[in-house]
Amino acid sequence: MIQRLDESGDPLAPPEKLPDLTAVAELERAETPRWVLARSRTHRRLLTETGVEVARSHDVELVEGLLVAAAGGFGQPHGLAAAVARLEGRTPEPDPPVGVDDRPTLFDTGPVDELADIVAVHRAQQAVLAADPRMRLLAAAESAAGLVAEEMTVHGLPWRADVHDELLTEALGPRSSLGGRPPKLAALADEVVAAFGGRAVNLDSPAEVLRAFARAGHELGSTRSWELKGIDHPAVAPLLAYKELARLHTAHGWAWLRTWVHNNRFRPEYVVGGVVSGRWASRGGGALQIPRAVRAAVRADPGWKLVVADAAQLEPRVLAALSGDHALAPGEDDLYTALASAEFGADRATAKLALISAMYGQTSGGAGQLLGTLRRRFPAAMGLLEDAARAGEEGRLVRSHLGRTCPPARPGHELPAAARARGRFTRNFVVQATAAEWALVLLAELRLALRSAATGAQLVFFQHDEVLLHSPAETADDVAELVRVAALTAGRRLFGATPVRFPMRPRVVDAYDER
DNA sequence: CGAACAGGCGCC
DNA sequence: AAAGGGCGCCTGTTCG
Repeated sequence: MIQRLDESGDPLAPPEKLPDLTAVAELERAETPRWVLARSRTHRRLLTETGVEVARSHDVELVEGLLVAAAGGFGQPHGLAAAVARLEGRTPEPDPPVGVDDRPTLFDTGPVDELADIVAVHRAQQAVLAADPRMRLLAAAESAAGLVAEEMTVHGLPWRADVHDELLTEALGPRSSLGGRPPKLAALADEVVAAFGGRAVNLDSPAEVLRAFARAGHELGSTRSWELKGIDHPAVAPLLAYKELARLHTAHGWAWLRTWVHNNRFRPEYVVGGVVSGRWASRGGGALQIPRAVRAAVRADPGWKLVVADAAQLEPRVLAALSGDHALAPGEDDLYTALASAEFGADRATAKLALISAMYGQTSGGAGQLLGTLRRRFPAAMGLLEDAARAGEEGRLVRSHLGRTCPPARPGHELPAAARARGRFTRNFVVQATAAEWALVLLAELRLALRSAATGAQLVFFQHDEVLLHSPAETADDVAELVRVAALTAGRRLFGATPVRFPMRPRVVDAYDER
């Protein structure tokens, strides 16, 4: 069922029954409307069955989540049923678990009353958005992201199983057909045991490793690698090597490959707005933690290229634009180098650490000493962070530039340790959440630019401030240019005429690990 | 017995 | 050298 609505969401005609998905695709071609969907998951079916990617949408459930949080109700139910309940003055039931109700609610012969629910909730949402242009932009970007996420799952990230397998064999030794420990892992474990005098130790049990070091005269607080590096014992070197390889084996080894890669594509699901700050989360295969060690397996198909682009120093640039402290981000060049060379009295690495620490809320340690310098040179930027931290400590809410709202304080937040923790959280929130919405706008802009330029390229991966596209080789340079333009456009869409730049320098490569 | 938690580490 | 923001996933361990 579909129904035509005007800009404010009022029906222009009675509901219509469409014969099939082809009719939806036809409407999209002829009129390119903004489709109001209960949830973007609906888009996946249209895409897989007709190949049509709708240009614009409004995701009722994602927008409900934004509006509920803005009213101080972060985390409260925001599914369609909950939104209807709220509209009717009833207390919302908890949302159905993710994945339980994946039934398409549009483009389908769904019940008429669900269509009526979508129309009613959308109309109420439009009434709120009409008074808040920034939130309207956020709603549009979040909805576009919902489409992108579904499309990325359908497209899949090109993943060469043979390359991955070679890489694992190189690192771990030949795969045992019996499922036993790979040879190099076994050898390293033997070395560690020998270094402990031959007594058996399960290296995967931190408690056992701790006891083994204690017997050898080293009292450790944990078995974290940085702590191990600080002591002098022959077991340390093979143990660190073991940990690194064991991590590769368990997290991205042959079992991972068999589970998550099919027909040379990795297809995780992405959860738009799945993180408090508006970053995406993912389900299946740890898509947002692909270690550098296996990125060589991400390779373009023959005749295709990867276009890889990440935003350079996004968060400090966002802070500069948010606060109007433009001296913090003077141009497109490396921001930390500029900071280090300008009378800061520190090298690039220290300058970077100091700035990042300021955004994360660290006040002690080596970086803390530069905090005074930062405050003097960038009073507006540091003031914005400190205001956000104070708001958190006092139990107030903070918002991103476009209006994404942090969760309310929990009971007990006024206890000193909890208040400081919440201050660090809200201090970071304003920057991280605004950076996340810049990335959403980038995705939305880029997606539409790719369509109108008819490049044949597909968005196949997105990770906080980085995009990866799979493009026919002959249009890859054009795609790279579209990325550059979309990055600058996203900055303007968020911040208007700010002098702060948000540069992306895409690289056209065959494999993800190429610089 | 499975669920829940803790330790550890990968990514931004 | 090693502390601060946000995640997901694997293993070992403990709880109910």
